[in-house]
Amino acid sequence: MAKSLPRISDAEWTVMRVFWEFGEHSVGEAIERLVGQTDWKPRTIQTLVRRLHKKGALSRRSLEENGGRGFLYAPAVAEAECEHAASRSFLGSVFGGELAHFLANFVESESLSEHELEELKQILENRKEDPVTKTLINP
Amino acid sequence: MAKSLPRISDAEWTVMRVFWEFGEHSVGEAIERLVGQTDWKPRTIQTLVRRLHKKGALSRRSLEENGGRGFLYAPAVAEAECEHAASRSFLGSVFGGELAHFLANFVESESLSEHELEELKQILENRKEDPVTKTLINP
DNA sequence: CATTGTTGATTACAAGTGTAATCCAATTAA
DNA sequence: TTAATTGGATTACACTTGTAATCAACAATG
Repeated sequence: MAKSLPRISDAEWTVMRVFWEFGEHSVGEAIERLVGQTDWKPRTIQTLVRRLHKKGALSRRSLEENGGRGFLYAPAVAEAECEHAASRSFLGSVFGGELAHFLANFVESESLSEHELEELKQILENRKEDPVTKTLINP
Repeated sequence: MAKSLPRISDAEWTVMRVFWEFGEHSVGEAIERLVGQTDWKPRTIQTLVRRLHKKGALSRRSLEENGGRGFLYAPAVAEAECEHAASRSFLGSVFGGELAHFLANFVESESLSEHELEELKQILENRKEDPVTKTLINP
């Protein structure tokens, strides 16, 4: 189930998010969406798309048969899985793999608002009471 | 106060942790500590130490005057600050800078034990009850 | 039909990274 | 004193990444 995920670089994350958000679309559309949001030239964006296809993060299908030109690209990997893999890798390198170390360092280094702290606690609470887990565990 | 921190690569984190843990010491000692813990050759470790010195993460002083040879290296940047900078950079690239997104994805992707969840909540609690924060917030 | 614009393919190129080997000088051991 | 070891400096080398430019083919337009 855990297919091997490609390693996505910083710049590539920006591109992948566009595809995860809008689904299958062309390089041209990706360029339209990204030139406003970044200071990249169109060719840069095209290069990133091509690299992501090459490393298996984007799939693509040709439009030649339908009389069109070029390709449509779509995500070939799940956003949440990639995020989690990146998190694991980061925690491994910097915090010895320990989420608690990361979180402790973070709350010590930044002044989180009451609201933010509540939100974070809520995330942990929800997880605790997640009914799916219960169902799966109960026979 | 926030000096510009050098960017530390994955392999370099492993080396820096040795210096943060043991303080000032020589390349030879770092090699001794790391060859058991990694599969790196001594020259690799020396290269990483040299690069870390070059990018300002390690300072060093010569032992020539004291009749000794070589250098002693010591951390030139604070561990917690580097960790925090790395965290910010990671969250920025992968989670739009949102700690909550990161945490939500993580707890959805992994089954954390009750104990771990408690530990994480405790970290948030402690922060919440930090008297300094209260003092600053209360008029 | 010829020109211009879009898109994919090819090429570029320096900095950073992982992973060392080689060379040299000084120190230590024999 | 000679040999072996150690540490620093120099060099290596392929891969990744950021950031594109150029070229070529097809499409749309005048």
